[in-house]
Amino acid sequence: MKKKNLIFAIYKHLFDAFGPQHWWPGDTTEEIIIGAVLTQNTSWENVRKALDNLKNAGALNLETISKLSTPVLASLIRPSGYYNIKEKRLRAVADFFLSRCGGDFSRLKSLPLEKLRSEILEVYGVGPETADSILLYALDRPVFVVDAYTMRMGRRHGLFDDRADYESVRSLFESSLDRSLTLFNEYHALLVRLGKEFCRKRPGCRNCPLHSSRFYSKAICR
DNA sequence: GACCAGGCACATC
DNA sequence: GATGTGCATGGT
Repeated sequence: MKKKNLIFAIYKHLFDAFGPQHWWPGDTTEEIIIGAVLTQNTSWENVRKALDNLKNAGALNLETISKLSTPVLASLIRPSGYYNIKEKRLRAVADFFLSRCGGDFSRLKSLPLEKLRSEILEVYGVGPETADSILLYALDRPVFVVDAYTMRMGRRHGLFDDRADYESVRSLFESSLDRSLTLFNEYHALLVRLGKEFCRKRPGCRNCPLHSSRFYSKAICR
């Protein structure tokens, strides 16, 4: 099967198995941006705790985050791990959006996607995955988010080898699929769902669709 | 106690 | 340009 067809077949497979995921798990644009930083190399359960702390402190917004003192902000996000680093990153991201658009994200609408992407990538603490998560889920831009699950699944199914970098994988998925906001949204969310469903809290992970090349087995065709 | 989780910046070779 | 390392909590 050609890669392009395989990539769409995998999507269809996941969608049929799990249904729409309606991502991101967050209510506001700012909450999504904050969550995107906090979830770096961290389980969502821990991020949820940090988001709850911020919410209870009335700090689940960029303006307040920017004003909080370093020790207070760090202590609020402590459950999400790497709290000293993430305090700096979160502040940098908050300051960027506040200065760039004053918290009015509609002002960014006229910017070309790649221009906006490169600006966000320059912010301290924002790498490709965080930038693309923000673009796709917070700013409604059609970019494909590549994450650890995407890499694992893609390698196991021969879409690319284990040295493929972020940009080449993103390019592969984007060129193989219609550039659709909802498609990119669901695809990434479904891959995360797949990972959570089969790679965590489960012994014998090697049999899961992410780790097996037998994707079309009955593993997710229940 | 070891290992993992929706990365990233920085140092070193 | 590739590879290694620090960052840290909470669950399994």
